[in-house]
Amino acid sequence: MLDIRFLRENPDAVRENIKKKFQDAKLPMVDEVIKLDEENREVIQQAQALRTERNALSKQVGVLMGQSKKDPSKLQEAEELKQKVTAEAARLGELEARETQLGEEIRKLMMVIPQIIDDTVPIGESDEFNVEVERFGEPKVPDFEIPYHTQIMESLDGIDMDAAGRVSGAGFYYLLGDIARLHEAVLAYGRDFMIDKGFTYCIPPFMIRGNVVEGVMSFADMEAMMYKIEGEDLYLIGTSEHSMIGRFIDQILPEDKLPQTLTSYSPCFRKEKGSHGLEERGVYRIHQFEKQEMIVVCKPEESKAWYEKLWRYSVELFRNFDIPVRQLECCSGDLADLKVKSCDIEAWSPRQKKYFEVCSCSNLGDAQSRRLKIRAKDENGTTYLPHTLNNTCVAPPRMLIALLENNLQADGSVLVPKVLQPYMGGKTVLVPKK
RNA sequence: GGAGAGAUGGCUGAGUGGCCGAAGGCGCACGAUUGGAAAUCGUGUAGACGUUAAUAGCGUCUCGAGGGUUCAAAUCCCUCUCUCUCCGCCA
Repeated sequence: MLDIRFLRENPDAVRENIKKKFQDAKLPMVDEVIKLDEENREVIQQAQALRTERNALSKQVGVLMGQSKKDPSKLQEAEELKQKVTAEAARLGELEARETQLGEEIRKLMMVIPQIIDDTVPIGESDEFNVEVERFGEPKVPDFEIPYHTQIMESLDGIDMDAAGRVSGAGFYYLLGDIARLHEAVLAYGRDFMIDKGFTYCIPPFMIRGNVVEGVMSFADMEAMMYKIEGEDLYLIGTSEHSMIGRFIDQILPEDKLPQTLTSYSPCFRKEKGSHGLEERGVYRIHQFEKQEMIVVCKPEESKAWYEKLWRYSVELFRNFDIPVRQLECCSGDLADLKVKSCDIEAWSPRQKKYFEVCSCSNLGDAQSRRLKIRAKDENGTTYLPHTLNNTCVAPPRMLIALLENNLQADGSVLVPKVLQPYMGGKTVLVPKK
């Protein structure tokens, strides 16, 4: 969400940005907003003038009413003034109705006009134009065949997709035994990794109100992702980012409380509307998974530096598991409307012989702050909108795919990365039962 | 789930229809006093929006949120949210 003043003063920049994102259909919205905004301010001014008059007259009525106790003739005067105000009331009512209507229309448009993207974002229409920036670790392909991840899990008696299908439908899983333990180990390691980086561990609410949802994501995303609780104004979170950024709704943070650096655990619930494909079976894309997240709320001038730090944390974490990764920068057309800049950290899949997404790091600029009215106050008492960022620390079901594939040995056993062994009761290897 | 109480500025706390954007106190800032400090005294201390060159003026809105009554609402009415207390239930 943009500052309407920015749009008013820089309509060309907003149009240029829309073009960069290949959303030309939204171009007319800029002029629409400008037109509505002009009328709105006109209406506001007229209404204010009427209110000024009404307030003045009302004050006089008050004075006259007071005096009328001593001098009954004042009562007559007061009555006359009352009628004068009543005469103007209809006009004010009309203006107020129009003001409300215009405000809603403007807001609706502003909610879908995309955030101004960073200069450094590569221009491209779809995810095909995302850009590989850097690789970390040597992507290796072993000389034996690597089975599909669910098969590896099954060989370790670690998963029951059939029962999950019967109980909850497609997109759910039962994890069992060492795999379930490995899942928790990864989360626990991710948590401690972030705590060591100075982040504060947090367990947030897993359901949030509609207004918070609207504050943290675009309508399009909301529709495609969020589960609503029947009969309540509550949604299951799609990521703890939602609760975590929502935590600061309507708050004015003293500047010395910035940056806020938090690492949160939560289950994540997603509809995954319209997502398909062979490579998305198993535990790759599911309705419910667990995630350790990192979020930052910081001064605007610091958000670029934080963005760089955050994605590098993900790289470091995956390298500690000895999983090869790469940074893939999100191009303009693939960037969600609220985001200024975003990249994925992708893990190497020796089975597919390609990289796949395991982390997503985003700088939202002031978009979420503006929607949620999150503000910071500097020493001079001036308030401003801080920037918000988020990044996946680790989302175990999906990262387990990378972990199992990259640590699988020819005999079907799976090596437990050293850093995870303390969380696995000292186990160094997982051995197939049969 | 049942019963009750409450929500006012950074905090505390007055205010039950008009001169209330809000007394008093605390805190904070600045000044005076002091060799310096404490104490004391004085002054000032919310946010959003519009207008504007302006953080100057002026105006509008905001006393949990939304709606209503009224010439006029912190104050009266309705709905909702949250907090606290008691009872019940419960991981």
